[in-house]
Formats: sequence, C-alpha cells, structure tokens
Amino acid sequence: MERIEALQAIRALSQETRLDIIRYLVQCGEEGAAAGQIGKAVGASASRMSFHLSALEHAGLVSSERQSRHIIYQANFTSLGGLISFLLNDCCGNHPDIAACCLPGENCC
Amino acid sequence: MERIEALQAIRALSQETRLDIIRYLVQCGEEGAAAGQIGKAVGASASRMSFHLSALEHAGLVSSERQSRHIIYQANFTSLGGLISFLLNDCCGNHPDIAACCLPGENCC
DNA sequence: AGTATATTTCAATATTTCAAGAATTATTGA
DNA sequence: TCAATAATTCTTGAAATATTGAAATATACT
Repeated sequence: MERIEALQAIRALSQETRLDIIRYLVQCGEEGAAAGQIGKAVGASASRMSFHLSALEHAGLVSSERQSRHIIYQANFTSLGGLISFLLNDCCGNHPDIAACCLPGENCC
Repeated sequence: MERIEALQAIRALSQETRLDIIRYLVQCGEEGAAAGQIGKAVGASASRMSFHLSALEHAGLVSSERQSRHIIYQANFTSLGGLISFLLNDCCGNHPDIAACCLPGENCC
C-alpha cells in the first residue's frame, strides 16, 4: 500500500464510530453484517451509519453487497493487511522493537 | 494498547504532514531530529511544525528533549509498535490474511 | 396498489481542524 | 545588555468533518 492510500485508510479509521465499525466487522469475518445490525452494535443512527460506512468503503476498508432489503458490509482484510504492512515497513521500517513482531522474509518486514 | 489510546494515535497519524513527520523520525532512529530540521524535511513552517509535533507528542507517538537551542524529537517506537499490535490483534484479530504476517506466540498474534 | 422495513440522501447546524503570520519565550554568544 | 537563532503561542479565518432529523429510494410482503 502506498503512502496516499495508507493515509486515506488511516483517516477513515481515525474516528471512533468508524473504528468500532471495523472492529465489529472484523469479528463478523467473511460473513459480514447488515448496516442496521452494525448500527445496533456500535450504537449509531441509520444516517450516521450510512455516512460512516460510505467513508470506510470509499477508503477501501469495507465492501458492500445488497441482499434483498439489507446491505451487507464486510471488512476488507486485504486492505487492512496492506495498511498494517505499510505501518510496519514504510513507516516503522527495520526498527527492532517493531520488526521483532514479524516473520523475516514476509512482506511486512 | 487500548482502544482509546489507539484511536488517539490513529488520529494523530491521520494527517499528511504528521504522517510524514513520523516517517522521517523513524528514519532518524534513536538520534531523533530537531524541530527545524524536521520542518525542512517535510516542507512545513515553524508554527505548523510546532502545532503538529505537539499533536504527535500529545498522542504519545513522539517524545522531545531540549538540547541547547534545539528541541530534539524522537519517534516513540514502543507506541508505534503498540499501535500496530492493536491493529493486528484487537482490530484484525486472527484473520489468516493478516495473521500470516506475524510470528505465532508473539504479542501481536 | 398499499404498507412495512432497510438504507441512503439531503439540508442545516455545530464542531473540529488546519494554515498563515505576528508576537513571545528561551538560549547562546558577542 | 544586545543581537541572532530556535521554537512555541496566539489570533484569525477558511475548510473539512460530524450529527440530527426529515425526506427519498429500494425491496419485500399481503
């Protein structure tokens, strides 16, 4: 993930409700969850959910798919992994305190 | 790192100049760099630097120390590592796409 | 067609954040 | 003490962001 893309992902995560949405969607895994269900989980109104989910989708951190009346959102694990790799490599590269946490030879070290 | 602390760190990183500052300070390592030197590196005025460095310090991502007329800033690698661990564990916990990047048994998996 | 459900869109408002420049503080050395 | 350097603080205004509630859209069911 490149600097600008990473910045957009970080911006998207930098808001409490949106961070909670991601944390919840990660727990939901591949199955994802409907907007209303996520809203209940994080305690936000429908219009707020729509606003924040759209921001997350725009940043590439979630994807969506309509299923009848519901719109199902899923965490984008590839993007999340890319963001973490950016922070590890480009942003914190090679510092022992941080690199110790990764496998050598993997894309994140 | 806990949720609120992580959120503050993410907010601090969510601005282009501040992200550049961290990237530069990480390159500088333990030695750190003076505010003016960082400002030259990232192309920001003195008052902007002061504003952004103070935000980063408040979030715990950098520390500072006066050395004669200069104030030397250093990246806080412990905090950066904590943020990455938070994203890996709490935020993206156990998903294979992401967990594959870490050592099993380490604090981040 | 009519009603209920799920979600998005829109407009208004409030809040936060950023940038620019002037003024201020701290330190050093002549 | 005075001048120079380094950095911070303060003020102002502009821009971006978040919240609320009402209205609109899409889908499903009867």
